[in-house]
This record gives sequence, structure tokens and C-alpha cells, in this order.
Amino acid sequence: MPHIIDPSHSSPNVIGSSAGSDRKVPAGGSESEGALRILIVEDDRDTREWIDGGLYEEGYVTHAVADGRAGLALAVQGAFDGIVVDRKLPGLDGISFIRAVRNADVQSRIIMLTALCETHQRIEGLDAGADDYLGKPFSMAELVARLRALSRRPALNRESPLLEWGPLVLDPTRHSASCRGERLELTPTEFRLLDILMRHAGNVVTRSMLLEQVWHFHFSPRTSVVETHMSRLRSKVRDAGGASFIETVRGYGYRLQLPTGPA
Amino acid sequence: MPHIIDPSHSSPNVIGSSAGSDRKVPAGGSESEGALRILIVEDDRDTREWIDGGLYEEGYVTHAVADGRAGLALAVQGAFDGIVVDRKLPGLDGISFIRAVRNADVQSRIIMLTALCETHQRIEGLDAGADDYLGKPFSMAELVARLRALSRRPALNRESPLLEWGPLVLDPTRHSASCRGERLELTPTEFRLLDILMRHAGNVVTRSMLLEQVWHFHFSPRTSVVETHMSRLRSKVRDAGGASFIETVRGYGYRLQLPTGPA
DNA sequence: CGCAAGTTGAAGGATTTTTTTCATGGAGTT
DNA sequence: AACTCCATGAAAAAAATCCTTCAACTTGCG
Repeated sequence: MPHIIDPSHSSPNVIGSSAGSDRKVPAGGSESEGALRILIVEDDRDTREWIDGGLYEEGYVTHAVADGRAGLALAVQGAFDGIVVDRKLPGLDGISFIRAVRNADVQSRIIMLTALCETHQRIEGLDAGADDYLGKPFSMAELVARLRALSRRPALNRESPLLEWGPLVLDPTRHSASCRGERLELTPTEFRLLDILMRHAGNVVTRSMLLEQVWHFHFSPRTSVVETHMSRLRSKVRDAGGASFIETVRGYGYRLQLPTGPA
Repeated sequence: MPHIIDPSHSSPNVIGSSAGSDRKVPAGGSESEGALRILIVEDDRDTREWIDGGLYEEGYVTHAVADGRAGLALAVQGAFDGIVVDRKLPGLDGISFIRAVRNADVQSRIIMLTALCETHQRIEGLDAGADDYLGKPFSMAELVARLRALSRRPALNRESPLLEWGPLVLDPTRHSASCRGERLELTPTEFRLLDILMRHAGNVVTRSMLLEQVWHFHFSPRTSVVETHMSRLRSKVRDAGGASFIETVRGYGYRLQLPTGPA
């Protein structure tokens, strides 16, 4: 799905420090099953309101704040099911925020939002206790999908969310991947490649995106790094599983595609 | 095929004159223009080619120039959907560029690239008529997201996920097309041809338009590239669906036409 | 500190796919 | 009929991609 940031979904009152925006569930639901409570900590107003509105439409009960400290207070006493927090925040940094929340023994599932060129930070975030991360810009669909994935796990089980695609399984927090249960011994670069492919499974990931997200290139080098590593990744996956899932889309990039993949 | 920028295509002298820019879309005035056309005005070669290549991979039709004046000429007569312009340009400054473009009553969405973190310049840019700005370094994903966001802001100029015409379905983001559910294995060029035809479904697409949007030719070469590719595209569609939807309008170009006519 | 093991990206040739050219014959027009 | 425009297949040309090798570099460890 296209990464669209549409600021048009605006929600009424979103607050700075003390208060917040509470939303009700559109359709009624029981305490146990229905309304999942999500805390949003994001300083950029447009983005915050976009997330807020989007999750509201998905049936979540949201609470959005712009400030890290305010968010922390809420997180600790709010019994939220999930927390969406920007890495870069004024006052209290996103990573410090996460660390603080975990120190307070809060079990909420946390998704960290990071700019695309902050791979390093992502790992830091996961180490700090985030359950997953999402690179900006992202689509509402992606966020909802990751939230669902997280909430599917048992409440107290802080098991990391797995990315799965057919026989491929990748664990972002453990930096491990497997195919048909067989462990893939991937180098960091290969891991990142597979990670990106899997997060966009079924869709084309352009060479530019890969160069950008893995190599931080903001120009087009005339090298063939992508091809080289893709080749290595492919052969490892092939050795483990047999089929070649990584399809090349000539002129554009690559795509993870199951032989009998969905339309 | 990260398309190369041939200076002869982007230099000013090609512009003002007759140049193959007879963009006469046959009546109907349907707002559904072809693929979104983006003008890139950026002097740094690496950056320019990076943006150019990246947007190409995303399916945009791009025109890239290094010079502000050349860009201005293009912007004024080019009917671009979006313009990406660097703030710092040799010759004609980015802000002056924007001002000039707006003075010429051009409605294209403009995104200004600013290397400086100086808010001052950004505001100046927005005042001059830019719709948005992006600070360097930025990620391709961000640029694409902003472009998408902008292109849907005004009218219904939104880029719909799927293009459909009778049994033909084309998914721009996945670079895939199908006929009667059967997947069409198209090369990049064929894909672009079909894309343009479908966006103008029912209307004649002139050879000039095709040469310009697919090949970046601003003049009419004597080759028969168009015919050749159209032929191949036709046969592929025929193999998949049976009927031949691509009608040739002798002396003008081609048109996508259902045997039973459009609704 | 120096070695061993592992990782990375450049280089470059092989391979595959795509694009273009070109020649020919057909179709439509005047 | 003469002419122009178009369709098409074959073959040449040009890209794009694959994949292996190699030297530089990093890291962990004795």
C-alpha cells in the first residue's frame, strides 16, 4: 500500500502536556474483547492527528499526546494495550521514553516510529524494549497491521512479533530468520534486506528504497551492491528452503513472492 | 533502466519551439491525465539522477533539468502535476523560480528542497508559492509520500490504486497488469504504454504523447519504436484475453476501445 | 598486538532480458 | 495505381542483472 500521509483525518482536541484526546469506540464492545487502548506519543501535530484519526476509525480507543513526559505519566498509569511513540521527541527522547516505561514494569506493546535513515536507532529502540518499529513514512494499513500482530500475542508474553511470509519467518528483535524452520545464517546486511522485503511482502521494493534504507545512499551509486547482496541472500534462502521467493522486477526492484502467492 | 537524462532533451532550446509537445488530448476533457508528470529542477547531478530514478521506479513520468531557467520554461508550458525544485540553483534561484512559476499562473504542486536548516528560507519558499518543502537529506519514501499527499489535496486527482478498463486491470504500485484475471508479463516499456493507454481509456493517445512520456523525446524521431512495442503489447493482451482492445487511429495514435464500447 | 574468521563492496565477465533497428508485406487513402 | 502509414518478425544492440572472486576492513580473542 502506498505510503500516504494524509493530514485530512483530523481529530478534535489533541493535547500538549496534561490532558489528552480520548476517543470512544464506534461500535460497542466488551472490556475483554473489543476496545483496545492505544497511547500515541508524537510531537508532530499532523502526524499525531493522522494516527489518532486512523486508529479511531479502526475501532481503537486512543489517547494522543505530544510530549514525552506527559506520555510517560500516562503510560505508567494508563493500562494501555499499545503505545505508538515517535523516536524523536522534544523533552524526553523516544528511546529514553521506552526505557523508562519498561523500567516502570509496564507491559504494553510498544511500536516505535523512526525516520527511514535511522536504522541504528531502531536496534537501540528494540533493545530498549520496543516490540516493533515502523519506518516513516508509513501507511495506516501498516500501522494497524503491526498493532494487530502485536495484540495477537498473549498479554504478558513479551515475545517479539514475528514477520512471516510463507515458510519464511523473521524475528526483528532477535536478528534471526528461518526458512521452513531451518535457521538462516544471515549477515547484518542480508538480514536488513530480508527484513525490508518481508515488511513489504508482495509489493515491489525499489532499488532506491533499498539503497536508502540499507546503505543510506541518497544518490544513485553505479555499483551493484544491491545485486551482490541479494544474490547472497537468495542463495541462502534457496539452500534452506528450496524455492526462490525473491523475485526480481526488472527495472524497478525486488519483490517477495510466493510461488502460489496471492494476487 | 534508470533513464538517462539526455541534455538535448532538457535544454531550453528544445522547449519554446514547436517541439513535439502537441498535447492535444482529444475531447472529453477527462481530468484523468496520464501518469503523473513531475518536473525536477536540481543542479547537483547525483541528486538529480537519484530523484529522477527513484520517481521513475515509482511510476512517475519525469523530466529533469539542472538549470533554473530551463526549468522555468518547461514548468510554464509543460503541464506538470508536480515540481520538485532545489532552493539553491545556479542562474535562477529556487525561490525566484517558484515566484516566476506562480506568476505565470502555473498550478502545479511544488515541493522545494532545502539543504539549509534555516526555517527562514522555507517560509520564504512557502510564501513564494511552494506547497511543501523537504529538508535535505530526505528519503525517497518521504518525497513520494509528500507528492502523493499533494496530488490528492485539490481535486480528485488522486492516484487510484487500480486502473481498470473492461477486463484489463493494472496496478501501478505493483507494476503488474492482468487481463481477465490472467497475469500479463509486461516489460517496463510495455507496462508504461498500457498504463498511459488505460489512463486515457477511450481517448486517442497520440504518438507524440507516447514518445514524450515513455521515451522523453520532445521531437519526433523517425523510428518505429512505438509501433514495435505496441505490436508486442497487443499480442500479449491478445494472448491473455482474446480480443484486441488497442485500436489504432490512423494518422494520430492509439486508443483503448472495448469492442462493445465504454459505459 | 597480531591472528583468524567473518563481512563487505568493487570489479568484471557471463547471462538474461529488453529495446531498437531494419526489412518486408499489408492496409487504407487519394 | 501510387502513396503513405502501420504491423510484425527477426536480428542486432544495449541494458540490466547475476554471480563469483578478491582485497580491504572489522571484530573477537588469545
